[in-house]
Amino acid sequence: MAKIKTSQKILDCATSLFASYGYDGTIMDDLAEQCGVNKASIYYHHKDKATLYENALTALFTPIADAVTEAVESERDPVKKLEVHIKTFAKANADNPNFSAILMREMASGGANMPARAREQMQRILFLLNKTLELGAAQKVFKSSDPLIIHFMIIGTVNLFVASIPLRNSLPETDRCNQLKNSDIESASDQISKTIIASLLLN
Amino acid sequence: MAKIKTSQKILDCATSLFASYGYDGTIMDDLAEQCGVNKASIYYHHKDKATLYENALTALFTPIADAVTEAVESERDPVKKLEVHIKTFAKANADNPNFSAILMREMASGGANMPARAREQMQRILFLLNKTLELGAAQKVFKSSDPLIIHFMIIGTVNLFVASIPLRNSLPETDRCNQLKNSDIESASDQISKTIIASLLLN
DNA sequence: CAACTATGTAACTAATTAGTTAATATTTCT
DNA sequence: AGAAATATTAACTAATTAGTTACATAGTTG
Repeated sequence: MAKIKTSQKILDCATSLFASYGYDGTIMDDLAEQCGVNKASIYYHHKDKATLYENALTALFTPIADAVTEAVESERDPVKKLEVHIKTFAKANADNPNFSAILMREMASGGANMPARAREQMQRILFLLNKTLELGAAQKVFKSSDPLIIHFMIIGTVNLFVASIPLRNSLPETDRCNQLKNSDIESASDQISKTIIASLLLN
Repeated sequence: MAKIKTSQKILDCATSLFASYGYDGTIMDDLAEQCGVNKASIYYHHKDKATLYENALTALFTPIADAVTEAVESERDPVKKLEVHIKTFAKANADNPNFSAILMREMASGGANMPARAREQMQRILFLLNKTLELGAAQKVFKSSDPLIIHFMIIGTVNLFVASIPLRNSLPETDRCNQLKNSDIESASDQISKTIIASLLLN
């Protein structure tokens, strides 16, 4: 029992610290203290910092790619597929803000330390999108497009939106930023979805 | 002569290291070695690591906000304004990839350590966009929209596109990612611009 | 229940790293 | 030229941090 619990608790804490402070900014002593285990336990369960990072990222990325895949495959119409692709990804992001923080850091460092298993999960999402866009093009519903740019538009916008929530909340009420209309993630995801689909539709 | 040169050389090197490795990942000894000055010189010119970071970011962000502001103010038509807003920002990003790497890291950590002077530069860009969108709405050219989402769409997509260039280049030729059409920054910026404008236009 | 295996801990080590010091060199100004 | 201010350096310090060790405890199996 304690077997799974401790190892998982370490993984959860680590994910949250890696998201907040990055790989280098995460201190193993802090992690031990914050999750209430001895430091040696971390090394017992996860070999070293690099392995811990890899384990954390894989556990974080896989269910998100799974959720998007499942949602997209449950639809047949390319427009519907694209809609649920964006909606599901946005929801998964909002539900787990650690994901966008970690992904952004990884992209920022050129994916230099990105574990292969984690990167594969992102590629699953890209290839899924590519298939949807090709299907749409084959059915003369979508214009031909660059899937990588559409992918970045979805990922980049949603990531930035989610990751910037704490920053925006930390600004004083009086800050001009807060005078602007400030949507929640659902309406943001709706707007992204409409924007992208509108530009893709052959009419 | 040497006064400006050394200080500036340190700033340039530091910017590039901060972009590659983040704040915590940047080691002052490495910086000294890489830019061929003694470590004490860094502290002589830039007080401490935090101040150096602030100086580097301000010097990096200001000219980009300047360039976007100048380009937008040189146009009168809101559609044109939005076009050059996106084009200029994308070009500035592509010309200085350090910018997108650093901005993404900052957003990832919720802007916790983001120097106020640097954040203000990003806000300048957002407020400029807001003005353009309001002008367009007033002239019945644009639908009403959430400027923050449009802002994130621009920043997020361009940042991700630029920041991921090294990652994409590091993938093997045979990787399925490289089978996809792979646009350059100019056509990417064009596509982003068309996508956003298409979704905003009242027709 | 005894031997064994898995899990947990306190205290330690070795390496790294931000920042300092005190002395030297260079530029600037009169 | 020479005093004063500015810039640079090698060597050092104090703190931090990844990872280890030797030992203790809990659970499991013959």
